[in-house]
Amino acid sequence: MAPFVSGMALAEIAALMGDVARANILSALMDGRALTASELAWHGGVSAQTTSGHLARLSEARLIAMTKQGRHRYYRLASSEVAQAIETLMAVASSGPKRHRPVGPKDEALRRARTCYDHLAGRLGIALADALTLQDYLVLSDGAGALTEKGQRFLCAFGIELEEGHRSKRTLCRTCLDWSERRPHLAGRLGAALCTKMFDLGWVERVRDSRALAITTKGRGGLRSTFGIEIE
Amino acid sequence: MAPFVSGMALAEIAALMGDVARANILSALMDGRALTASELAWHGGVSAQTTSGHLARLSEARLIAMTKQGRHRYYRLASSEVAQAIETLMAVASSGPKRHRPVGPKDEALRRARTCYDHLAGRLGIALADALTLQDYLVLSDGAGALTEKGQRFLCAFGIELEEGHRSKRTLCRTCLDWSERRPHLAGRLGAALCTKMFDLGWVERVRDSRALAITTKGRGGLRSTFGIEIE
DNA sequence: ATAACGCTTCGGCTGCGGCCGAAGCGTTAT
DNA sequence: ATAACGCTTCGGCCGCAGCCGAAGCGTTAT
Repeated sequence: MAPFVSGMALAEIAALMGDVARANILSALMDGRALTASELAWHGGVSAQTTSGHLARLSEARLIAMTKQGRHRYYRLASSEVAQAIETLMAVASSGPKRHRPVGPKDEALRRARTCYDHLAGRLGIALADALTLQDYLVLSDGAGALTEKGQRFLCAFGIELEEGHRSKRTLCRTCLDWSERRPHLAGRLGAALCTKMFDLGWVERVRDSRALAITTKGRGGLRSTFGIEIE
Repeated sequence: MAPFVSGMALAEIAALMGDVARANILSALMDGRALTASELAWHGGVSAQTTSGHLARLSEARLIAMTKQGRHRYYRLASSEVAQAIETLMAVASSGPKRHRPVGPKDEALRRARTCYDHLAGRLGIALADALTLQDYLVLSDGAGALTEKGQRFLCAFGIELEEGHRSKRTLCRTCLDWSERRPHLAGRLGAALCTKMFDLGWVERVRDSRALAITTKGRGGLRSTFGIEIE
């Protein structure tokens, strides 16, 4: 008899991601925010009823989680593990044969800057990782990164607190393969903190109905003076 | 209009993995070997014709690669990236709600020791990583590992050559999340070398029609004396 | 109270995709 | 040469799963 055991489990999860509507829903949730069912219906490109069914199935499989709030229901990815699985799949997908890849303006915006779960990705994410490495603030080796003394002082001066969550088991800094740039960007607590800071400083803003980020004028200046980064 | 762009690509790849027959085929290929179409048909649990169709689709998407040899056609995973994507998905799958998980004897064998693409996984893989770490041969941090001086000498004495492939861009040592143990085991060049050595020494043997490995009597002794490992 | 809204459940339609039998092609054995 | 073998292609069947309209339930607005 064939070893159906692990194949079945793999197929179940993959099949859930293998439907265009559901894939679009998951893709929309990849920015780490929680979205309402109606918003997800829009992203999925299907009716509310259909979406409801999809969301139920994704919830049951623990790929997403739900919170009720008033008459809304907010859905989010269940864990960073799920996010990582999706990102890894996207990396494989984008490395595949060049299909009809229309590369519209939306796609270009995503490639410039976007959120990846809770951290920054796209050219911006890559540039940040490069800048920190180049200045000897960070040493990247394989899948992980370690802050130097110099880097810790720099980040502290920049207003990023990393010690608070020290008891947290979450990795300080790991890399995450960027599907558009095909190179690793920064994830982990450091990646999340950088992302949050950029928002707080008003350097980046979310683009409506997209995971893409817009770099503000203030952000353009700040990125140049603080990190020596020039996007575009 | 909804951003179908990246969702489509994700769905295409995931859908390929989302069929039970194909998932079983990919799962069988996860041990890193190249298998013939007929062998894969057996693993997939479907007829040769059906399998042929599946293999064609997987090849076209560059998830697997093929080599002709006589009247056989050998299929293998196209890259370690694909293997990693599958392993990550399996991790998510096995962390999901406890479905009807029969956990047969075959499953138990897989959990004890198996190959994961080109390195060792299961309790054996975990034990090896733990042993090397405990002896200060290896320092694991986040997703990567670095050999200590002591570790290099030890491995050298054990007969593992790591310098030869130095020009190779492949990571020396990274971790790979073990879906059955839910903890990282060793991958990268080091993981592959350890695995190869175990085979060469006759410490482990492949189990027919499975990714599972059997630990030989000689292996049991060697693992105890060399690494202080006791499996089971 | 009544209406609007957000979401889900139910029922029925439809099409895609997985499946196999039959047949064809190239390679290897005898 | 002939047969056996490994694999693929073609054609047709069939079931599942995705889709929407209609209806129901709970919450919020007026």
